[in-house]
Amino acid sequence: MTKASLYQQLKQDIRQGVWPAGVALNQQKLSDYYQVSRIPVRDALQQLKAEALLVMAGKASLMVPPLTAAEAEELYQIRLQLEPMALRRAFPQLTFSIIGQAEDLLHRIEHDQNLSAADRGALNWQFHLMLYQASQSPHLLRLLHSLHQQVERYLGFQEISLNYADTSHQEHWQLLELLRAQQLDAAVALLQQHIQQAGELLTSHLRQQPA
Amino acid sequence: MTKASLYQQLKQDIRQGVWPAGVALNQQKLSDYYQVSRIPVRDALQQLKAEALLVMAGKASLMVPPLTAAEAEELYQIRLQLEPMALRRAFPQLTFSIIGQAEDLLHRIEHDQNLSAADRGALNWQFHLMLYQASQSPHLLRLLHSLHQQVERYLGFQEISLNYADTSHQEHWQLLELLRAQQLDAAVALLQQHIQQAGELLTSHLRQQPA
DNA sequence: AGCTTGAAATTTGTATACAAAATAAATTAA
DNA sequence: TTAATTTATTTTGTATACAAATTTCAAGCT
Repeated sequence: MTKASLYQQLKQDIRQGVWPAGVALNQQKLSDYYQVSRIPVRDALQQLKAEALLVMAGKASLMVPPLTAAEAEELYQIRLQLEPMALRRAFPQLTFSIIGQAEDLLHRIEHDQNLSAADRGALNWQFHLMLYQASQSPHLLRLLHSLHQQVERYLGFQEISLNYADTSHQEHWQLLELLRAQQLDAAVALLQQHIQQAGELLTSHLRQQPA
Repeated sequence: MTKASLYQQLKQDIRQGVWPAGVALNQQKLSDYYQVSRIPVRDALQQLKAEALLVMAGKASLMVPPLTAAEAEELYQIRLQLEPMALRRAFPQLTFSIIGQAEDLLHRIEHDQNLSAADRGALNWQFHLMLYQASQSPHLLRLLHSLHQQVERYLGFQEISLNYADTSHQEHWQLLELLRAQQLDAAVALLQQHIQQAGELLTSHLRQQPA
């Protein structure tokens, strides 16, 4: 378990609920669990805290933040502002090669039989990133990546959005169509709708059946 | 030099150019300089890295990121999206008490004689935060705080925007007027103009005379 | 009972020492 | 001379040990 991989592993385990939300994490227990000393554990915790994937629990310890519908709504609202911005900034630099690569990702999602819900979610996000990366906007990409990681935890293995997956997937194809046809405004409008739907689905679900 | 204060001190010293941009930081030298062992230094570095106030320099070491006009422009564009959002979300919760406190800050900026440029900058940001905090949106506030910290470093002790200070200050008073009069859309429009002007001032300055 | 107060125990924070990796330097070959 | 490869040196990464702080829990008080 090397440094970078401890951070990755811990992040994944947070997503997957190995460390329950709202309960203070114990550095010693984490050390034992991951078979390393407390020093690399502390490094990883510090980083995760700065990314808001962990929050303070009392004066000194950290915990996985409890999920609230209000925060989920907030995170989606922020994405709703920033992702269209990323698409607009990317547009002038979008090449057929990039659109082609995005297309490949959609094909993989369709045809690859043995994909877990988590895998599908990861590919979906890769699709979005593929387009946004053309924006050449490192800070914006960093923020979007961070925001995505946070909302990911709300999806709880994507059971929630499975129904929505088909609609969502259709919209991805449409998005590429519009971009190929140089219809930026229409593409942005579609993207906004796309994000808003996902956000509403999640928040309404959370309000019915909290965390 | 306790843990939290080391982080604060290091951050301030980065702003003030104690550690030159583009040069790899040395943990040992930082330890010597701040009179602590490398462990708390590492903790602080890790946090600053996650906040993008430090970036990788090679495979293992960190550095203060060089400033580019393109990145400054990007950061202001992001603020241009998120700050109006914060103001809109804050608006329904804005009380006369809050607006009064914001007013007090403006008075302090006007009347307090012995304020450094840095102090004035800090009070300016406090003014904005005072309004945004009513939004009760922790994630949005966290992002805005982080973004502000990043652009702060571009201002190089605010010499740049000294000319602009008067106009900016006027606009702050106008903003409060509009909010008191429940003119949200007009207030948002003014805020956007406010941010855009500051952004253009900075980026044009950086393009003339890089970093 | 409920609320303080004050030890005891746990947990986090830091220093030192050593291992691993990365960078710099030097040697050799083309 | 330049490029590549090896060796030396520096620098970062991690473990262990100890200090400081926080949390827990129990006793005493109102």
